[in-house]
Amino acid sequence: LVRKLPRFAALADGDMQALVSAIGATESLSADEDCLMEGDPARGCAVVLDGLLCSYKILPDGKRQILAFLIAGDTFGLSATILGHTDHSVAAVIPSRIATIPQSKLRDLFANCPRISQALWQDMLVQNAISREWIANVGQRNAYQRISHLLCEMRVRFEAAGLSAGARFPWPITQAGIGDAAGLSIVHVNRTLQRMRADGLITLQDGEVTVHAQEELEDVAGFDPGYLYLNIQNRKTERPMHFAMQ
Amino acid sequence: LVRKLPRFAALADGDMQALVSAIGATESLSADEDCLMEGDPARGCAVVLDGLLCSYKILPDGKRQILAFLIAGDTFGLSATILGHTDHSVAAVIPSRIATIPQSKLRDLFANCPRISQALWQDMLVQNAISREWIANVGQRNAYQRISHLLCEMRVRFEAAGLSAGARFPWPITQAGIGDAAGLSIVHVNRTLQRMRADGLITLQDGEVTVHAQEELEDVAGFDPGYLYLNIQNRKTERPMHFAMQ
DNA sequence: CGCGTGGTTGAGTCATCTCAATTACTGTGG
DNA sequence: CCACAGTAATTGAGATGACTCAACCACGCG
Repeated sequence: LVRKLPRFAALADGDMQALVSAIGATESLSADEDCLMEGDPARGCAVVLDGLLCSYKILPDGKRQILAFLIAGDTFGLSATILGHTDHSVAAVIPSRIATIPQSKLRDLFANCPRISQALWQDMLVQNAISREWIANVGQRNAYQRISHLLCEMRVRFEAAGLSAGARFPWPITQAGIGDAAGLSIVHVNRTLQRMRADGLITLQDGEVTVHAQEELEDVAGFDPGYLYLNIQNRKTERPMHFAMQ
Repeated sequence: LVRKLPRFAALADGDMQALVSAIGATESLSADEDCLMEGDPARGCAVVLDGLLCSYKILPDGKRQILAFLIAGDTFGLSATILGHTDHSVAAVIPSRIATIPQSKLRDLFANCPRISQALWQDMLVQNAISREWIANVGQRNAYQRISHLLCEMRVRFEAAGLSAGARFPWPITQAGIGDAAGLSIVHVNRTLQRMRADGLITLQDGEVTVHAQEELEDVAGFDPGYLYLNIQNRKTERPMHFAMQ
């Protein structure tokens, strides 16, 4: 289980040991449980072991914007640790497990394990690239395209995480959740999904997505997976950049 | 001029020397000139000396989404350097000057100048926090609130950069630019700005914004400057975190 | 003088939202 | 075993925010 954490770097044995010893506790979260709240002081970071989390913001008028979905292998909390406090919350969408790394151990990791720190940084950078794509998604695309794009992204990410089976992947999210992620009302999400189903693009039931026409879906979404930087593992193995945050 | 680059860290003399020697060239950009294009390979990073730049994405259908505005002291290109290629473009909004740091020098900086590398990282982290806020902005707020929020953010950032004069600050952006940043059409931006003017909130002329009712503006925008992490300079000076990306 | 850019206006259309009600399902207590 | 409550999905209908198209105006510049 712990082996999937660092998707990016090829770790040496010593690194693995350090990583294992750095993990403070594995926490089990129930659905809808918050594990990090906006305004919290820095408290180390965490890695998702399994399940599905999301980061989000609540606006003063009560509206909620989901900022990202976190699946197995994703990390969070690093930014908050460095900047001093968190500007967003993180919650479990379904029962999930995370491995926490307390701040003190994090320092040790950064000091002694360049490959691990590198993996943490890169994971964060990729998440930032995803954030940028989301700005474009909610800013420029219509409902149909937004949801399509979201589905494309999740499909590719689940596939990269080895969690998809053919054209199907698990995405136990409610329509309200899709709305909060895409900046749409529940009703409109519902009607748009129906249209996508009628168009033979996808079906979504029991928390599982089935993509019937991947190419067409990516086409209407204007999806280009470049921003997910899936090729990093490879490049990384070939040429272990020394420069990194050390 | 070069002194304003690292807004975060208090630099030692040695650091300053290293920084100066690391700077490859200062480039002058004319309005609308691109200095980084989506898909470009890694090429080091740069610091804005003066002027105004923006990062953006062009969608397949030709629409443009502005992802961020970059003012004096902001950096860009670090993420691309580490991830291998860029997922967005950067262009000058008005004639501007930037100082570039080639990739090789960047490595030296990371290896030898922890405070400088720390400043670079933090600048990037704050920009990512801004990205998250923008997702919420375009996702959940209406036109009036979006533009208000954008104005609040730019006001605070210009003020923090020492570039504002009282209630006025320079923001030489076209209404089309505001539209591309807020995910709105030009016409709607125009009408919304007129309404804001009529409501006595702001005026915008000759590339200068005047805020007539700051409190009310921040109120309608639901603006909370926490995500800009303006307090970092101070905290930094008090307690120079050792753990950092070293 | 004429052109190009940026700002402004009018009018009609469409996407999306809100309100409100219905259905299906699941877990719980009696 | 059934009634009930709560959540999620669905549907209808009306309202409106935002868009598009198409002008027109003002200004600066060659």
